[in-house]
Amino acid sequence: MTELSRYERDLKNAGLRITQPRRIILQILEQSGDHPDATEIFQRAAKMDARISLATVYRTMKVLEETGAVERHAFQGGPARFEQADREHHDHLIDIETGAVVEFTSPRIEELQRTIAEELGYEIVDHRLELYGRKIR
Amino acid sequence: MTELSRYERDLKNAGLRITQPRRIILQILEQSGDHPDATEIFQRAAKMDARISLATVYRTMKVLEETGAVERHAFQGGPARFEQADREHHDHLIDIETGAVVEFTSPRIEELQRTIAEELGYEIVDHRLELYGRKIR
DNA sequence: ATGCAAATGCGAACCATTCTCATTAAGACT
DNA sequence: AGTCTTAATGAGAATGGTTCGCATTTGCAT
Ligand SMILES: [Mn+2]
Ligand SMILES: [Mn+2]
Ligand SMILES: [Zn+2]
Ligand SMILES: [Zn+2]
Repeated sequence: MTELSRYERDLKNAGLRITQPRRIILQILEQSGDHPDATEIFQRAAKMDARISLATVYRTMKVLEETGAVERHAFQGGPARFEQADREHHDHLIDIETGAVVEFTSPRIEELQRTIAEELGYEIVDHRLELYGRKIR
Repeated sequence: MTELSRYERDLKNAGLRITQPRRIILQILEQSGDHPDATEIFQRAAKMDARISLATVYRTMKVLEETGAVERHAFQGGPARFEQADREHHDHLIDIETGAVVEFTSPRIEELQRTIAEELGYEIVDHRLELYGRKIR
């Protein structure tokens, strides 16, 4: 009676162990609708199991990034922020006043990026598009 | 017989002093065609005046950023990189194999960004578009 | 149930950047 | 040219996010 989530299966397939910390962190990411940083994940995890360490959070985030379970963002200034990777690709607009993160998608921009890279003789492996803006009142 | 560069004039106008370190760092940026980080600027500066300190490089970069003389980039992972700000706006494609930085411009992407932000009720204050790619053989 | 490698917890180390503070030097005014 | 005021500097300590080292624990294949 092992209820493996999709990500737990991915861990297993990658030859990695499904440990208590990993299970918990994965669960937190599943529940989180925001883009928490390592410290925030650590705090949320502590509520479920007080002996998880910050180092493990960092290590786990790296592992999960490698297995494709999470995506890492490095917004202007602050620490790295994470989010589950099972959603449709999207980019971010950060409200410079409140820090709020708004998600958006633009097939046309994605397409243009590919075209530009191609013209320069490159294939895109990854990209980063962040808009920093202020609410129009 | 004071030959003030455009940026030295900007410093003066901002009520800031035109010091030896600032003069040198400005000169380095003028000559550099790449995107050096603080340490690299420090090393290049040391060749012209060995007593410039790394702390001053950092402080100067902040000041120059504020006066609009330089632009700061934070590419994936590494330290902040700088470049003179007197050029036309452009974005960057980073070769993930060599680290080479290729510049490009896309009026259409710039325009799309504005449109998207507007639809979300925001006005763009800044943005960041970085493509990470691999050379097509 | 046992054994072994992988993962963890803890603190130390790391690295880029910022800060503190005593000293130096712009540059305004004589 | 000399003096004065205060911004800027140099040196090193401090910081903050992240990674490492190592003894201990734990997952899991047998
Ligand atoms: Mn997101
Ligand atoms: Mn550039
Ligand atoms: Zn995108
Ligand atoms: Zn742009």
